[in-house]
Amino acid sequence: MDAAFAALGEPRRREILTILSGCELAAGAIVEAMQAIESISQPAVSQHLKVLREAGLISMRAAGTRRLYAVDHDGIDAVVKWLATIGDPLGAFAQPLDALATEVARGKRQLSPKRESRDSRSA
Amino acid sequence: MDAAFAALGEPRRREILTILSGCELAAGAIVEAMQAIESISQPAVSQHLKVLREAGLISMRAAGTRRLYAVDHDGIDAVVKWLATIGDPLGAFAQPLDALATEVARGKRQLSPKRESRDSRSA
DNA sequence: GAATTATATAAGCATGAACAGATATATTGA
DNA sequence: TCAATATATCTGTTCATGCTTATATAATTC
Repeated sequence: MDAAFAALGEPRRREILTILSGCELAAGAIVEAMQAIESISQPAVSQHLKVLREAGLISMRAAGTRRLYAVDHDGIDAVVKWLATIGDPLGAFAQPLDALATEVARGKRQLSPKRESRDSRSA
Repeated sequence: MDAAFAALGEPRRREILTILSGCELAAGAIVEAMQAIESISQPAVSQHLKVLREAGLISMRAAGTRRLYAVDHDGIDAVVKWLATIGDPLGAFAQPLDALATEVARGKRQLSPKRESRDSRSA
């Protein structure tokens, strides 16, 4: 999860995801699509692809000398679900998802109850 | 949007979001909650709060000498929606958040042209 | 097996960002 | 006004990461 969010923090990696959204493309095609927009080298794109893959946000399969990349929906879903818990801590639409529950528990353990002063208090 | 994803890329900022999820807390309470988990200074937390706020992920209001922070749901929703377009480029669900999350949770993948051969030339 | 194409990795550099400590600002109360 | 509390900002340092150039690996074709 850490890796996924870190990967998404980079504008060019999100660019790659937009390019890949809905289609499977070879690394070279991704490089071309990127270079049509901005100046970037082939190695730079290759490195970004590696980061995205290790983060579980895209998948890769070999086809001849090409490497075909596609969005990994499970990875995207995991990120969306984490965000859902932030927006909806009570789990109005939380699923029995172990990894998710773990994350929440990790951050939630003991928020000092504390007398929050005597002014406005809200849930 | 850039700012939001960049902000989420930092583990400690996500930590802050988990702490804030569901409750409004003063900066000092957030510092205490953070320090209960890991070693971090007050200025560091303050800086993270600034980044999160400028990214539209949290909101702030003054109450006496305190600054009360809370999750900004609009900001979170915007990120979720961007991710939804990646997972679903055809826009099958450009609906409200809860409907969206339900869809995602239900698991709605598919989409694989699978046209391999030796030359999947796309742009 | 040599040449060619497609992609990944290595090395080195440069920018950015997160951090701690010190200090400034602001609000409250005596 | 002064002191105390709560929080933000400034400064310098350190560490991570994205980039380019050069090179290596792997599959394909001749």
